[in-house]
Amino acid sequence: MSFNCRFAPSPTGPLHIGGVRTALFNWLLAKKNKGKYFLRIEDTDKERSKDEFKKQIISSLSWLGIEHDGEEYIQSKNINKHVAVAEELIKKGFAYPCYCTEKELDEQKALAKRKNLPFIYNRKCRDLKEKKDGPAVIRFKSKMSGTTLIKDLVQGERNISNSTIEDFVILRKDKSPTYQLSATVDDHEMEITHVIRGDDHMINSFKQKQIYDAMGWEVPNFAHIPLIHSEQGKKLSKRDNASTLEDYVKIGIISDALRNYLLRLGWSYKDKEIFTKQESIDLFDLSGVGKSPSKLDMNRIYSINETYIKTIDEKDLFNFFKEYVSKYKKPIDQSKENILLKSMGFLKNKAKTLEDIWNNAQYIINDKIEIGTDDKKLIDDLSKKVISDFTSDYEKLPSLSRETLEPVIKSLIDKHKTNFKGVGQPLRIALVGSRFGPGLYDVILSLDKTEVIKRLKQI
RNA sequence: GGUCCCAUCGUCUAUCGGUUAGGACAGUUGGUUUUCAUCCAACAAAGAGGGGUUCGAUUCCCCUUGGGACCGCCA
Repeated sequence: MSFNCRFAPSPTGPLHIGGVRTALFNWLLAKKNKGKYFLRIEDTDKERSKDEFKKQIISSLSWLGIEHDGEEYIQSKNINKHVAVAEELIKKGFAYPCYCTEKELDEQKALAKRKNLPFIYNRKCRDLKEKKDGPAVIRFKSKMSGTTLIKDLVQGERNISNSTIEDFVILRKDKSPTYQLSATVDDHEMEITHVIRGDDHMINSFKQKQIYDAMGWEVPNFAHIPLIHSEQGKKLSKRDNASTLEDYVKIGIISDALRNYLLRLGWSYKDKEIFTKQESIDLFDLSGVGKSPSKLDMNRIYSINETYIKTIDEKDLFNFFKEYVSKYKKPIDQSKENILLKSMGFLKNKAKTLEDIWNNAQYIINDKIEIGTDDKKLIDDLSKKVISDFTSDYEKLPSLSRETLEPVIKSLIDKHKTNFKGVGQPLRIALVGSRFGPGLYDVILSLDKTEVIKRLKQI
């Protein structure tokens, strides 16, 4: 059996986090089964589709490591084919022109709403004998009796009574195809074998199945994955503040972590939590996908991100960091690259996100440190004495290492009859600008000797 | 309102009729530590309710309740 999967977003906005997961599942299923994963841009809504969104979607997916096979497929380029299929459906008696005006339909909808009745197009034009003049949409002649069954790979057997499916529009008044038609024709043309999409598409599958049947085409496998809900328990919408991929990237989530999080949201494999990309391909299966919607959990995202930050290669981490700050903060000065790279090992220890690393690294990135008012208050006369004592000892040290530094600090603790905090805190404030920050030895050893002395003498 | 769907700790989930219902995140407590954090240990935390089926139900069926999706000449 071949596996041709696709992700088919419409370029009408930035990539949605639910869409990212749909793409991921499609990609995973294809890779797992040595099949193909295609990207199809559904740009048949001329008003709302934007080229910038198309580019953004492609680059977002690629950022996540989801690369599609072949060129991306642009739906609008295949419109002629869609229209031809519509005409064929008319010829076969499966579709008909409908002359009802939008105003008429709106009135019917309003009436239905007022009476609390379900609205379904009344099929007024379904059996017109004569062709009329004037603008018309083309509607699909939906079955009026019987039931349609879909054996969904995630949801199981789903049954619906055909009478509840209305005669949906397949060609607009301006003769442009609608989603139901275009998606079906393209899935057929692309020889898609597995359609994985959000559960909100379930009803569309029933409609589209009728088109496949009418055309005598083979119906693909469907898998409707449960939706991702906001923390309020509703379908994630653009209004939610963590809804787009960008929302996660900009707070410093790295791609592997997000991929891992999304994979485990609605899917599981035993008790395993962390999956490398390759493991996710090897282990993924539609049977592991749950049926109920899942809520987004920022704590879990941070936690997984932290795990990745702490375990990936430091050079890779540095490259992610560099990419992140140049996009969302401030590009790293060439002269600082080396020291930052060398310092990743301890900067990452206190970080859940790339943004945390950025904050931890401020004392390296900025040549001038600013001491907060609260911290300034902690610098008393004893502190100043400690700092100047340390400075003179430090200047005399023949070599710098944790081993040579430690005795210096210890002797200062003894001399001033204090504890580590009494010595460490003022030094950290002098060097970092805050009583919080990386370990003291790490800080001292990461900076140039002249820089350390400069900062100490400024107090 | 109609149609369809879902239901295990706060959250993500394991269990595929027999378990002290497991793990992870978050939470609480204690310990290590060089601030902060890490790290370690412990604790707390769930089968919505009611009927069946069965020797036995979280697991299978039905009802109730709760939640969700869809109901565009958007996709």
